[in-house]
Amino acid sequence: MLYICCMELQEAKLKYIQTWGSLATNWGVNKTMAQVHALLLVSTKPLSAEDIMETLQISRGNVNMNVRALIDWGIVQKEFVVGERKEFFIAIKDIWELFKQIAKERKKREIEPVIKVLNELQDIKDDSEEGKEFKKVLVDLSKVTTTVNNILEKSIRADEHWLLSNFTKIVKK
Amino acid sequence: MLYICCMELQEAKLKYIQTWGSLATNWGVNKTMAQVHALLLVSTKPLSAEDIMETLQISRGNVNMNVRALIDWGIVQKEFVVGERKEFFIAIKDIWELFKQIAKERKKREIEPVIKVLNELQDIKDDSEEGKEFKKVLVDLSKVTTTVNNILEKSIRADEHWLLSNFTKIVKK
DNA sequence: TTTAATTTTCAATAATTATTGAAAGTTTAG
DNA sequence: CTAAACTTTCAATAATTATTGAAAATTAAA
Repeated sequence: MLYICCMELQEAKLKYIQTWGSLATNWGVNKTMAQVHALLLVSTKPLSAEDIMETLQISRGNVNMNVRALIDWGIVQKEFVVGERKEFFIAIKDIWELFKQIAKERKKREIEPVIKVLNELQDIKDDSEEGKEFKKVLVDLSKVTTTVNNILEKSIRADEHWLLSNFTKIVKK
Repeated sequence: MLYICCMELQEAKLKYIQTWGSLATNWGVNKTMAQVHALLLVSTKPLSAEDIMETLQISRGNVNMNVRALIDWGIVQKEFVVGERKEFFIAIKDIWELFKQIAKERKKREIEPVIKVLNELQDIKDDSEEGKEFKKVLVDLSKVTTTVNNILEKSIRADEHWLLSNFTKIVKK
């Protein structure tokens, strides 16, 4: 359960959780998963499955599934609280770390497999005009996809300073 | 209908259409919409609604809905073929242009509204410890989100050369 | 051990999202 | 005009995805 000291703050947190949930659906992420994550992110203390159930009004099974998916993504961890038997959870609070972790996982799960297929398809033997055009599309797609992949790769290895200064510099020029 | 000259090429095109469709579902895009787009992208000539229906085995209404969504995104255009009454469609073939167009739309539709909410929420008046921590999370989220937004903004204005050389240079260093 | 607390699983169900297809609406050729 | 060709709409339906909740499995205190 969220410990709240002032109505405005409570409302702000709930609004944030909602906003994050709807952003998620646009990007192929389960809404509840995003909300659980947002809740853990704004919580000042570790939360148990019951806390999450209560605050988001969802079932135990749903909490369990989504928390484990978040752990699997490497952006939530189990935490043990002294004198308590049940498990508690916390989210990575360092947003840059969070960004990197998400970039890393999506790169691995979604971008790399596509690059692999695009490369495989380039191997077809077809010298017709149509074949050449198709290959050109594939090569172009590979270029952009690989570049995006490289940017993510670099981001994952970089520190926050690099993102905020180096990228910003480029962006402004 | 796809005009095919060789089995391997046909298969390659179909495999590409499938791959693109499944990538799409991971990123919150309707699978059929991605497939229609992929089909237009690899086609050497403009396709009619019927061509698309036939190749992807989907209904007229579905084709109409998805083609119009693609036009709305600015990545597909109507094309008139001499001597033909019906409409034909073509996809932007310049992949860099395509990337920019998609970045532009997602930025406008999804990222900017989130930045707006994050900024609004920062205005809450709460000097408690919890309030401060929440604001810190918001500020950090805003920073990363804004930076991503700026990168997209710059990408949208940049030319292909900038993406492939400038970004690559940074990525390698 | 035993038993109570807690977590996990998963078939059933609900909610959401996508698709169909036929009717209504438009456009253009004659 | 009129009719045929074509496009759009949208209620009904299908397909997909998310959620529940109770039973099974696991864990740890007594």
